[in-house]
Amino acid sequence: MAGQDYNELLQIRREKLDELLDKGIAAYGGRFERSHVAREVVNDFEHLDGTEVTLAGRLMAKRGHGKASFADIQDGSGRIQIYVKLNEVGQEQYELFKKLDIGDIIGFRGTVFKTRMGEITVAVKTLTLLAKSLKPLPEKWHGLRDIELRYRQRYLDLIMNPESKKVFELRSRIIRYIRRYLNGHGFLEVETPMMQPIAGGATARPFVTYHNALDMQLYLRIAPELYLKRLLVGGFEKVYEINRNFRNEGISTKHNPEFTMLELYQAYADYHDMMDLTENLIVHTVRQVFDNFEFPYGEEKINFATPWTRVTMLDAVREHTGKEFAAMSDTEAIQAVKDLGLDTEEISSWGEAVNLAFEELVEPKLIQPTFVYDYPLDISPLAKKKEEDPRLTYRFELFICGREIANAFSELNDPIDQRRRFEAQLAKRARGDDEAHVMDEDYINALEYGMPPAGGLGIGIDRLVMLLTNSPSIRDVILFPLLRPRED
RNA sequence: GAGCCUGUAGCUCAGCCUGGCUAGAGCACCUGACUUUUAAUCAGGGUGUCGAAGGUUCGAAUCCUUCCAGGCUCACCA
Repeated sequence: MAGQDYNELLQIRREKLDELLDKGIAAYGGRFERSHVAREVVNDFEHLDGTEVTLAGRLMAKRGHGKASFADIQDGSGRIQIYVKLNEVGQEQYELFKKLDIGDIIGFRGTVFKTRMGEITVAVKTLTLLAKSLKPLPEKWHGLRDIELRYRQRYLDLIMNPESKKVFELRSRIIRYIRRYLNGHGFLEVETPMMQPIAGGATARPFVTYHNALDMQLYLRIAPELYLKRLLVGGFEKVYEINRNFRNEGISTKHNPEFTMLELYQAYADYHDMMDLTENLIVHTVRQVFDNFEFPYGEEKINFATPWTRVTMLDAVREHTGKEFAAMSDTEAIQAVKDLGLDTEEISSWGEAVNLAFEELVEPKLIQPTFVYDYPLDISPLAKKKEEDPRLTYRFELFICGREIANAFSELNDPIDQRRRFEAQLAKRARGDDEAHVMDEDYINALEYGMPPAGGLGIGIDRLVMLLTNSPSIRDVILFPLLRPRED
């Protein structure tokens, strides 16, 4: 930027850049063909000892010794030491090397050897500057600690903190194995609209946007659910989507406005099948990615060994509160919740009462993977009603470490019942609940053509990755979490 | 949205309670020495709008107010 004031550190690097350009040395190179990456050289030392290799990477540390120098180079696979000697590379290249800054990206060719200190090293014959770095990197020993800078300048975090990079590599692998599992089980990956005229499929406040040419308001999706089920109507029998949802809610260590969900639907299946699938999918992924079943998470230790506990919500609530809600009326249930010391201001039905007792008094205690099933109808507008008890639905959630990881049900495929449920939601909306569902006539229309009975499942990918990588904040598993822009 | 905490050099941090000489350290950087070091070492050099703006005071990084950004907890949610 013209006219910008540089402090001395930045000024010196600009001057070095000018010097290079004056000498006709390219500061920003092009294609550079590598024969190996750092990790390969280290792992394959037995075979590579004495051979010539070509690598490239970022200069991370320099240890000059007059007419010879050591340096550490970091590439995508790890780090390796290089040894640059005046009478090996010649005056000109040695001068260039001495001028290099930590942070510069270089390519080099040289011979693999081991120093007398036992460090696997490349004795450089030629080196090429590939990208001049104009800003100093964070401190080599402590790295980048400032949590705000780590999120705002993730590139620096990734350069400096290998454990942070590791988390994102694991995230990628977790998602890869989930895809592999589902693809291997006959599921078809599809993409449904992110911009929707009606934001349905969940209870949440949406982001609003606007399409100029169509002159219409659109919403960023809060869930793909209703579109995926339209695909069941269309004849796809096993579909899934792994993609972003957007919810215009508060930000916290467990919430980012955009987050990644897996949703899948399987025709002719029910929620018991979804429990089996959830367990198999997660166990398979854990085994593939980690080859380990025990995971520390904060103070807790999660054990993924199967079979996981399966308990009905009413049993779980009875077990932890001593209250038997099954036989209660609306008013009795609300009173019971009040007796448990909870605030009943927001609730008005039996189902909400049971759910409140569950969320407040049971959920936090479900540390090991636990399926809780048969959710109240009042809070489950898209789930099929339970035949034996119409106050309940065929719905379950999976809890690990007191957090909801998965939500699933036997899908409601009765268009008449679905319309009634939407209307009940509309009534809630009229009472001021702006997160309640809105009517989706086209979805009803689709159901009227006939949707096969089906099981559906949603898994919060970010939260699963948090658990599996022992990350305390969702921002630790999202590369670029939303932050307020900084003015200065 | 509420409560508590944080913001000092490029980075990691002292200093703030209890106001007082020119604001410190380590890394990084600059100059010099050093041809197998590895948080290399040795000698020398401080590079700063103390988050911002007001206020109190003879004097503010330090005390007060407001604002900005972030963190944690709670609320909402997944």
